[in-house]
This record gives sequence, structure tokens and C-alpha cells, in this order.
Amino acid sequence: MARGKIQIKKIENSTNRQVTYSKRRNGLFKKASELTVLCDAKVSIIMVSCTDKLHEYISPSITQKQFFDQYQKASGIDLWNSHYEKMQEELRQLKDVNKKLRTHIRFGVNDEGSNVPLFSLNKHCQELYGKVQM
Amino acid sequence: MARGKIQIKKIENSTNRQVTYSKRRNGLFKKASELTVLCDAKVSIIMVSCTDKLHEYISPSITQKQFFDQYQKASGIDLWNSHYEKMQEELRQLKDVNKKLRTHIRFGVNDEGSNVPLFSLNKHCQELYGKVQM
DNA sequence: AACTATTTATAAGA
DNA sequence: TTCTTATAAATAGTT
Repeated sequence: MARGKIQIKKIENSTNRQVTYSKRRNGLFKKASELTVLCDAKVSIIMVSCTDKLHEYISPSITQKQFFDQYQKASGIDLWNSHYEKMQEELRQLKDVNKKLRTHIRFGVNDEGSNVPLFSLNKHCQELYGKVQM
Repeated sequence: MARGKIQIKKIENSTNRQVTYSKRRNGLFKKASELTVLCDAKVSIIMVSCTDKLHEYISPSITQKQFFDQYQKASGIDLWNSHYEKMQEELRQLKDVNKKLRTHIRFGVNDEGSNVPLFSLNKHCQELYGKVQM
């Protein structure tokens, strides 16, 4: 009988589907590995089977994270955004506090030569400046 | 002559390497596409060529972001942690700066209606404060 | 890009 | 599952 040729449509028999998944997954990973070496390229493959199992191939000398970063850069899709939301809320609150301070408070520096300085900013400002510059 | 068999090592000739990259990339994407249909699986492939060009295959009905989330969930690898830490460090610095301003600096508040502040912040500190305010 | 001699992948059977 | 093998598919070198 004809062995080798098949129609490219979902394999209905669950056992056959899993066997084929396993075989072809290995085939795909092998091809990816060869491509990596032959062409000095970097390849990331992530697969999720219909039973929700996850498998991956990643070229040596690179991590999935580096791939996600590179993908993000090239695609313009912000993969990290959702994870920022919590921090962004904190940032908003901090800004709000600072805004109120800025609106209602005036800062002062003592005059030079004063015996009892109300406060001294210059040294502190230098310290802060270092932090802000970072 | 023998056509077909090659050694799996980097192709030194640049033109040949690029041709092979293109051919095998198509082959890989085709295999991924077949696997997607045959096995009802989901596949993500991201490739970076040695000339830093990025190509991707993604099964229909899923996005790279969904893959990213799923991969993260399944692998237990905290991909966004470094991003989070960086932002957290920024926030920490802002809070620290703000705290020091509050703790070590005496504030003066204008009387209502006064046009002239009790104290004037020197230019450098004003600038600094502006940065902290963002 | 297209061709083809070979190698490689793999579907079905054992 | 793992192996075998007939056949299909991929592809390296060539044009």
C-alpha cells in the first residue's frame, strides 16, 4: 500500500495524531538544529500540543527571553506591557503625591553666612543629582 | 556528482549560506504549518539570520503574545522579572529621593496671596526637582 | 528561479 | 512502543 503520502488535514484518530505529533516534532527540531549550524542562525520553536503539552527548541547561545526581546523590538509589539500595569499604578500615585507637593510647597535655601541655617540643600542636591543621573 | 548530502557545519560561502537559509526556512515553516493542521497543535517559530533579519511562523488563531504567556506559565521561567526589577529600582530611587527631600529638607509654604516665596530654590535644585517629578 | 540526483523524513505495517 | 520499509518530500548542487 501507499506509505508516505497523506492529506494535510487533522488526524482524527487520537493515537495516530499523537504518534505523528511526536515524530514530526522531532523532525522539526532536527531541521531547526541543522539550520542553526549551517546558516549561523538562531531559531526558537515553541509548540503546544492539542493536549496542551509544551515543547521547545532553542538554538544554543541564546535564551527564549532574548528572543522575546528581539521579537518585541522588531515587531513593535509590547509583550511586557501587561506586567507593567501594577508598577505604573504605583508610579501614578507617586507622581500624584509629588504634584501636590509641587503645587502647594515652596522650597528654600538658607542665605550664606547665616548662623543657624534653616536647611542646607546644596550637598544634598549633589547626592540626589547622582541618583537621578543613574 | 552527489547532490543532496552535506555535512552539518557552517556554510562558509556567504551566498550559498543565504540561499540555504531561505530554502530551509521555507521548509521549516511548511513543516510547522503541516504539524499545526495534522495534529491540531500550535507552533511558534522565530528565526534570526546571521545578518540579523527576523522571520517568524505562527499558527493561525494564536499570537506571539499568547505564546509568550503560555511559555512563561509552563516553563515557570520569570521572563519579565528583569524588566520588573528595573522599573522597581526606578521607583525605589524616586521614593528614596522624595523621602530625603521630606526628611532632610525644611519646606516653606507661601502665605496665601503672597507673590514672593519665602525661599528660592537654586536653579540646579529646581532642575533636579523637575526630574524627580517627571 | 527552475531542475534533478540524492538524501531525508515519515506513514503505515510489523 | 520501537523497528522496518515503501514512498513522499526536502534539498544541494547545478543551470
